[in-house]
Amino acid sequence: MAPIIGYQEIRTRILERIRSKQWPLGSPLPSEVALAAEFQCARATVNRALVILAEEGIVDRKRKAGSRVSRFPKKLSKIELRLIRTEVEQRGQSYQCKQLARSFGEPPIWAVEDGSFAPQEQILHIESLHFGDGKPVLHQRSWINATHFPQVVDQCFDRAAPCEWLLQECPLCNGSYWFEAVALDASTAEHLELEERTAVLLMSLHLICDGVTIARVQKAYSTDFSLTGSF
Amino acid sequence: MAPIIGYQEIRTRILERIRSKQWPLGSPLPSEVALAAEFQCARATVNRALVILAEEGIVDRKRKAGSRVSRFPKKLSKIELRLIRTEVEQRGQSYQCKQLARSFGEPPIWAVEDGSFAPQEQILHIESLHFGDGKPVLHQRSWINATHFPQVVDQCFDRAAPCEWLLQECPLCNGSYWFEAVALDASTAEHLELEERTAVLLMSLHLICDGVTIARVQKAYSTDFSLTGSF
DNA sequence: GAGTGGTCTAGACCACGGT
DNA sequence: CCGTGGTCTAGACCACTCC
Repeated sequence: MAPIIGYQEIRTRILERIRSKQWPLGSPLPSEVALAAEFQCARATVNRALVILAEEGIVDRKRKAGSRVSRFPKKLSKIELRLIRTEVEQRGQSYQCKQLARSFGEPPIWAVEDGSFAPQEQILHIESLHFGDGKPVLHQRSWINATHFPQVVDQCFDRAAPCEWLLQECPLCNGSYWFEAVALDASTAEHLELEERTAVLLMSLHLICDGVTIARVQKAYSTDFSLTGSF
Repeated sequence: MAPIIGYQEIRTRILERIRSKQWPLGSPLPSEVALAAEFQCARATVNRALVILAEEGIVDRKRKAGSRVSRFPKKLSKIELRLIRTEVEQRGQSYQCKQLARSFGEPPIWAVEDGSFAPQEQILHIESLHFGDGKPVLHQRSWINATHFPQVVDQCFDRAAPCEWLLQECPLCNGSYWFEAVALDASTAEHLELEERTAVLLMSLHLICDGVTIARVQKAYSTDFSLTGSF
């Protein structure tokens, strides 16, 4: 038999009923079997639609209890963390980067205290500056686990940023991040060609591969940068 | 026949082969039929695993061309936009909010210029302050479409924030947002009990329902707030 | 215990797009 | 053209959990 409607159409129709308050917030939905009968399709097709609505935070599902319209539909948004090179080139600008400083030794105290690194691990610290059309757009400090990546000490970061190198070495790494607003210190401000105390976004990164911290990164973006998304 | 392994196990095994470079970045994966034969399961099960890997940005799939390990695996992160009340209460603090000012009239110029509102629309502007355990944590300006929501003019925002009210009226609305860093002006700083020019996160919201802008919101968070996520 | 969602199967048809 | 992924089906078994 030819399918009349598919799972996306079913999702849309359910969504319409919720929007129109035919199925108010918190109310139960018919069971998958009942919906399949109504839409004249297999239960698997209804299931696929409902799984998506559940992932979207619009419907709550429990065995035996059934599906309900969520009382407080979640506002979920997907963001993609991109390399600064990608950000710059997507603006149609040319990308360059420059290594400002490099040092090698113990991990910084704060990174030991928060459990990122073990005290005896050898850390390569890179300070770098990143440009779009010659204008500085990002000042970055990276602390890279050289105990885990001995080859990093021979690496030159004048063409590719530390993050690019790390993603080549460890393309499926996990991690966490947080954005804050900070007032620039004198040194960073000078590099970014901004006034001291200018407010900019600071992104902190914690990169993990197989349970071991491979790097900590701090990215101070220039003022024209913002983090956007939709839901 | 009892299933030996499920789609999650298949996803994990494929992931392991990618991590171990058995299937390097950019290399083709076996077809769904071949994988189903190898894993001794139905093609639908393999399909489900591959669909997830594609959503995760780890695998690229095209008809006829087949599946490939992505050359540049994406770093995707899901974030949930939550009400300030939820943020505060999750910290174990008590939530209060206060309306600071209210005015009614034309939309602000910038909101007309960027297409959010039509010039003839009536806008209710609310300035509000939000507290955790009595300490100010968020200063908010909301511009609400009163042409679309005539009932908003009678609404008191001393207990529930404008966003809470909007989400009750329009629980499935869409929208976009962006985070910037700003230096506080004197007035906002005083409300937040911070020094003038302090750097804080500013979140701008554009709320849309059925194609019409129902509100624009600006949220200036206190210094202890950050936006976090993982991938 | 019984009804629900979660998952799997074996088969099928089709649209897309590389060759 | 024809192999691939995208989708649907009818049926099945199971785990969970509410009653």
